[in-house]
Amino acid sequence: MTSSGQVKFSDNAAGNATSRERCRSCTRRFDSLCGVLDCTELDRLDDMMTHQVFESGATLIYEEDEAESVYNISEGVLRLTKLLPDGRRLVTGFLYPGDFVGLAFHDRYSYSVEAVSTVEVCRFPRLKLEGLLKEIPKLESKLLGMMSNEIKEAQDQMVLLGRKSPAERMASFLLAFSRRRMEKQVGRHFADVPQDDFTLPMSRQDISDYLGLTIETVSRTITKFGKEGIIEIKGRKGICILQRERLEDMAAGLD
Amino acid sequence: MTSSGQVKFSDNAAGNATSRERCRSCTRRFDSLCGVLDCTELDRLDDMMTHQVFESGATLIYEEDEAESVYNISEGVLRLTKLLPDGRRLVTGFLYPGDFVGLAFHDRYSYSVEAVSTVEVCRFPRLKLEGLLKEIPKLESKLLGMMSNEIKEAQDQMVLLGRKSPAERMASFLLAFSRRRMEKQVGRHFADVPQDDFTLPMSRQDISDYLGLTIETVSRTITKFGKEGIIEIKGRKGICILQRERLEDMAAGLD
DNA sequence: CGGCCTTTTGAAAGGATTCAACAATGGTGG
DNA sequence: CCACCATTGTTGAATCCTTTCAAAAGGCCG
Repeated sequence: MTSSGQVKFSDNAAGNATSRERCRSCTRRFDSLCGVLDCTELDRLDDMMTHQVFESGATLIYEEDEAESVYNISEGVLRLTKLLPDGRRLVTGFLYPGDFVGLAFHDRYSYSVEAVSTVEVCRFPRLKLEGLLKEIPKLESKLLGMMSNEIKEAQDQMVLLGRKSPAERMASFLLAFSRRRMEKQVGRHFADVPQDDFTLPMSRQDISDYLGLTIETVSRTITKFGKEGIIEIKGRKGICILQRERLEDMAAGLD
Repeated sequence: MTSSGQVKFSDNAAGNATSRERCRSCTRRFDSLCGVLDCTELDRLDDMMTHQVFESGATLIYEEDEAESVYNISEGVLRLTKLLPDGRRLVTGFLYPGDFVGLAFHDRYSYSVEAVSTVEVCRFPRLKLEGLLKEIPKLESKLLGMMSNEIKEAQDQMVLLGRKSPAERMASFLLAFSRRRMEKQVGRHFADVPQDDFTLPMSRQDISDYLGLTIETVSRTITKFGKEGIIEIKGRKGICILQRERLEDMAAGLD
C-alpha cells in the first residue's frame, strides 16, 4: 500500500524555503525533538527531510506496512488507529503539532496513522534518522523523555478504558484535549487564548473509538453534559467548558 | 511511605557474592538492560546496586511517591497498579525477570509496584543510573528499544481494554503469559519445557484488574474455556492449553 | 435550497456487573 | 497429622447499563 490523499509535496530541490532554512525557521522547532539541536545538527536533519501536506482523511501510515518513514507534525491533527479483523477499531491516540510519529524501532508499523484535519508534516527516512540518533546522544535523551511521556499517557488511557464510566471517559477526554490545545497555543505565544472554548477536530466516531464506547453513548453523554450545564455545545464540533472543576472531579473518578 | 514486606537485604558490604561479582555472574544479565555492558561498565553498575528480596504482596513502589529508585527484576513477578479515588484498580502490566521498573524520567512514580510472588530485584538510585545513561550511549539505545516495546504492548492492551470481549481478553492474556514465560525459560536454557502447561502466579483479582473485568467474569470465562476443552484447569492456578489455535483465533478477534 | 452525511434520540435487547451464597484451597494450630 | 479457619475462587440470579437497531433531526456543501 502507499499513502493516499497527499496534495502537496516539496523536497529539498523544489521546496518553498531555501534549502537548510526550513528547519531553522520552523515555528514548531522548540516544541519537538528538533528543539535540542544546534544549527549544524539542524541542517543535517533538514537535508534528510521532505515536507508534505495531507488532506483530512488521508492515510500516512498503514498498520503492518514496512516502517520506512517517520514524521514530525508541524500542523494539524493525526489519529493512530488499530483494527481487529472484523472491523472493530480503536484509536490509540491523537497527535498534535510538535508530536513525533512512527519511530518505534520495529520493522513494521503497529498502527495506522490518518489525518483528522489537513496536516503538514516533516518526513524523514527512518533508518537515516536512527543513524543520526546514534551520533547525537542528546537526540536520544530527548526521545527517551518523549517516549517516557507516551508510556505514562498510555497507562492513564488504560485506566480510562479499563475502569472508567462513559461520563468519566468523556470528561477526561475533554479536559485532556483542552489542556493539550492550551499547551500548543502557549508554545505559539497565544497564552491569552481562552482555553475553555474550543473546536473538536475529530468526529464522534473517532472519539468513541478512542474512548472504547459507541458513537451513540458518546453523543448521549455530551448531550447530558450540555443539559446539566457542565459544557455548552456550539454546533457540531464546538465545545465550551462551563464547569471545569466538575469535569475534573468526574475525570478523576470522584462521583 | 516506605516499602514494606522486605525480608532480606544485602548491599555491597554485606552481600552474599563478592563485590563486583554479582552483576558479572547474574543469570539475568543477558535478558535485560545490563546485557549490553562490558565488564568495566558492569562493575560501575554493580557499585551502585543493592540486591533486595520482597515477599509476595509487598509494595516496592507507591504511586505518587518520589521516584528515588529503579529496579531490575532477577526473580519473581511484579504487578504495576493504578488506583482511582474510590478504590477501582487497574493493573497496567505484569513484570518478569529481566524487566526494568521505575525509570520514567518523572520526579514521581505514576503507579504502584507490588510483588505477586517472592521477588528478587537489583535496586539502583535513579539519579545515579540516569547519570550512567548519559555516559554510556549504548545503554540509552537499549533502553529506547525496551521503551519502544513497552509502548507497543500498551497499545495492544488498549485495544484489548477498549474493544475486546471478555473471552477475547482472557484468551489474549493466557497466550501472552505462556509466550512470555517461554521466552524467559529459553533465556535460561530450558527450551524443552512444555509451553502449554503453566502456573499463573497472580490471583483472579489481579487478572480481572488487568483485563478490565470483574473477578466473577474472569472466573466464568476460565470455567467456560475448561468446559469447552480449550484449556485444562489444574487446581487453582494451574493451566494447560489444549487448543492453542482456537485461543489464538479468539485473541485476535476471529469469532 | 436540496441532498447527503453526521449526529442525535428512542426503544429494545443483551451481557457484564452486582449481590449473595457456596465450594475449595492453603495455612495454622491443636 | 488432621481439623479448622480464613482467604480465594466459583456459581447462581437479578439488575443495571451499554449496546444495538431504527429512525429522525441537524448541519454543511454544492
